[in-house]
Amino acid sequence: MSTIAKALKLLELFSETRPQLGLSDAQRLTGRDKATVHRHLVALEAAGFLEQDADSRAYRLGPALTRLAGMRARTVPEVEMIRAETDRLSRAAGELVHISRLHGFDLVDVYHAEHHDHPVRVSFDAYGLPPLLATSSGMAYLAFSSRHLLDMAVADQRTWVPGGQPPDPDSLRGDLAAIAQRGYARNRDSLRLGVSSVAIPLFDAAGRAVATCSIAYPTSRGGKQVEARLARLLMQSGAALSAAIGGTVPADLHAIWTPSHERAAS
Amino acid sequence: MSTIAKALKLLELFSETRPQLGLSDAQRLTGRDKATVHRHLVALEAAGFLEQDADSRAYRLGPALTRLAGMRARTVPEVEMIRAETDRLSRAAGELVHISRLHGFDLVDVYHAEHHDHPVRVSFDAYGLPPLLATSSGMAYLAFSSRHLLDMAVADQRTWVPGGQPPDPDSLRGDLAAIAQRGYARNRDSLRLGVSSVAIPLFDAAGRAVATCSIAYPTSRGGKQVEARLARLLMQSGAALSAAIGGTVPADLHAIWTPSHERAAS
DNA sequence: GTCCACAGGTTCACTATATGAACCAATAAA
DNA sequence: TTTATTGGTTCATATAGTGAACCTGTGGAC
Repeated sequence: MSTIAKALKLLELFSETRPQLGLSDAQRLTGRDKATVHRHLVALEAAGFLEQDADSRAYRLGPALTRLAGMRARTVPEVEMIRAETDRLSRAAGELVHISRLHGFDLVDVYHAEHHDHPVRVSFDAYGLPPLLATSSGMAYLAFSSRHLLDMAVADQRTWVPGGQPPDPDSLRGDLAAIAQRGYARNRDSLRLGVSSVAIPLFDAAGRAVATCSIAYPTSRGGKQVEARLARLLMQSGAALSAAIGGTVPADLHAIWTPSHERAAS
Repeated sequence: MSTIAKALKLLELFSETRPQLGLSDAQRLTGRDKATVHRHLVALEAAGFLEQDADSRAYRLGPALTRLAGMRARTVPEVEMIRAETDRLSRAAGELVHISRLHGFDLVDVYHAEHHDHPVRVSFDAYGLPPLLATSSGMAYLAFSSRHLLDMAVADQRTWVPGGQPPDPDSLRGDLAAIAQRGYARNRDSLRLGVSSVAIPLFDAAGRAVATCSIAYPTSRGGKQVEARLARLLMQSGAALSAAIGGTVPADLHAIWTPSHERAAS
């Protein structure tokens, strides 16, 4: 492993539950020699990627990160930022992955990736603009938005499931609560026969849902187990996808997405 | 120079005018061997600090920066973030450096640093809350805020220079325009006899002025040349101070703060 | 006070790791 | 076709990174 990789790995040690760490902490967590870790920390600090508390001598994430992240936000278009993670996710899932943004009550395609080797695939129309209440993306979005938005959506006939009953706000609220608890929304044949999907919301810097990511797959691919696998992949990418557009996942949802044993490991 | 430092220096090559660069670009800009630069780029990419465009093979700043900057914003308190840069500036200037935030029309102390070896020093009272229109900090703030705010400030008697004439909005507007053009505000004996200061605003992520940084020094220290030196130091720190709180300096002001030859060098 | 444990940090012989000249392959203009 | 780019790779060389042992300061425990 390159020295650079070792040093940068040190930055990954920081988290909400471990906002700063001393030399010995870093040494223990990495298993490397103290002198090595120390020189890495010093190098990172010299470059502004860490800063050291004058009193406690503990290290914390430095201002260079903020500066460079700002630079990235200004120079890299949003689509480019999520592209890499979306491609990765599509490759891992072997299915169609779709990033949508909400404009009014319409889901519009931001980017999609389709890396798979299944002979059977979901076909789709990027300009299809399916109704909000009929898609897993729309439901994922609503589940993490204000109640107010749901009421407005229900009042707007264009969001309804085409050809279906008028939506019942109470039962919808129950569905959304279930989604919020589960961490993702799902859809099985309800919009188009033979097409299933799972979806999660993407959040901005203020923690508001602003977009969605969904994986669509032929229902024929399988049942609960297929859904569970895709949902797991989706939720594992959730934090990175929001981070890519400069956002952060609310803590409670993050806890659902990241099983405790994974969080302990990081 | 450590390998880590060399690699991290690569990240500094990116700017608004140079949002992405190829292997050869990076090689030229650093003067290092192509193979070396390439392995550094690959290492940074593997850690997510860079990402490579699939088509052009050019590198741009990666998502790990956004993620870590978000982590920093969530875990490091604002005061801590500006402390390091403020201390540095105070040491370089050899004078009292003051970070203030505006609450209503009051400037309140966020942090101050006083690293100097002059026998004569400016004494100050952190709870003094000097009136907005009487301080370089206040004027620096207003010069980069909306006109509307000035009108409200002028209407509020508490912002006036104590014991002075009621402020004249037109002449004030002229003063503020001069500050905006110069890049910093200055004050010479107008609030307290024998005390001078220079000040600049700090900006948030949306580019709004939200705080100020000032250097106060005894007027007896000297005239234009002392002011020019301190102002230059102040403006050099401007970008880092705003970046420390997660903000960015508006492009036009950034151009004033950073002489063209310095920008070309970076 | 003394002792102990742990903290952050430094030294220096040793060797693993980074380096760079020369190389390949692809593309685009001349 | 030739030439000049580009991005990327190889491998002998030596530089830069490593880690056991060391120093120093601090905060208990007794």
